[in-house]
Amino acid sequence: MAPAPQPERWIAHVDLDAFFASVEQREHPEYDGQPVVVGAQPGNRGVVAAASYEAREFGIHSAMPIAEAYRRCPDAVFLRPNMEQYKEASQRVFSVLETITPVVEAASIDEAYLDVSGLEKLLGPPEEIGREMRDRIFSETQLTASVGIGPSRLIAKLGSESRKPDGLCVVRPDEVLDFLAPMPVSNLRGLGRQTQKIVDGLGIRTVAELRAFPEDELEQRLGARAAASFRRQAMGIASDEIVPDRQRKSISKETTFGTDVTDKNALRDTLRELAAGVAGIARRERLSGRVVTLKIRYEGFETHTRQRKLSGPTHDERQLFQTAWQLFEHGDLPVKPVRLIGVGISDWSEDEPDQGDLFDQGKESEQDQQLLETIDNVAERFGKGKLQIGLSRKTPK
DNA sequence: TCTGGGGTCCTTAATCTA
DNA sequence: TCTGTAGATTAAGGACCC
Repeated sequence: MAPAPQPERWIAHVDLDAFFASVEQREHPEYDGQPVVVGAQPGNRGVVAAASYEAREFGIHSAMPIAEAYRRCPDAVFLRPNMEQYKEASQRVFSVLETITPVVEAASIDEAYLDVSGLEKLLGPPEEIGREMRDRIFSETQLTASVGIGPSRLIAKLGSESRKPDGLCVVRPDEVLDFLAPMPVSNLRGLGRQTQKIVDGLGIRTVAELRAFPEDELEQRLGARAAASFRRQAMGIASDEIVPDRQRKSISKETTFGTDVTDKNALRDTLRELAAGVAGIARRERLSGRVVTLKIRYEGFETHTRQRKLSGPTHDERQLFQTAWQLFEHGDLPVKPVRLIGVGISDWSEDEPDQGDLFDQGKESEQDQQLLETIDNVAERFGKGKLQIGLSRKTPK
């Protein structure tokens, strides 16, 4: 018997145009029509987080070193990111999208996937659904978005990318192969700089060329898994699953110093602040993790991570800090100037946290602070975490 | 040109355990 | 009891994405 016909799937990808820069232009009409670059301040270390379309005309794009952006357009408006404002704008856009369908998956602060299958009866063909989304977003937030609609996440995403900015693209199932064929292979998900070098070497430039390339040789060069993934994508086979309320898997904070740091006290203080930030988010989101990760970057971008699995879950900043500091001290890391330091927590648990709830969640008391210093000093001398846990447990709330 | 910050996922190697 | 081994877990690093 022939399989039952599957109902047509329609996935939409919504991408806000030059999001951070657009929010800044909306909030500051004086920047309208001007090149706006959000990111690090010129003269400091850092990169471009977002560039307005006016700035892009100078060849400025996200991830470009800020020094290079400044060279290309010294007259641009250079702004530090105002994440609170962007989060607020993002929430408003997501609220608008949820009036269209509840099946909305946030892919990032400025991107969402929606399952719009079955909305035709309500809103009309996909073109109408896309137009409705863009109109509602603009009238509610004065921000423009590009929308792609197709039978899978990949096609929807490539659709929105192909019509940026302020555009709409609908790709029907029978158009997928032709739509993909002329695209550069770098458009496929998971194909970045390193893989690009390999496929360049194989003479593969477009999706059509990848499709025609011998399967076994591709597998040999890229590994079975990656080769299979790229081949599937090239054939238009991709996920159409939308997962609303996707849970995050880790929380981390890191910072790059203005100049590389050798002073241990400075590193300790920074790590303590970062741990407090991570723990604060974890507590707010009611998450407790068992794996603590320390990240260190030295000059020359040499990066190392060290992890430790705790005996029980925590969201306590002291345990987080102490574990990370022990990893720094006893993790067999190079001793040289540090460019970046970071800390993270992951591997959530349903269990009660090991000790965090025994402490007040606000500021530490004078006594607590002294006790902690003692714990730190002892831990530093003896290098193990056992004592710290014993003492922490006895600390009254 | 000289590379932020916050994530996810994959690969590989070492170690643990049944 | 010893040994070999397969599979799970842990840890580190890298690629990639926005």
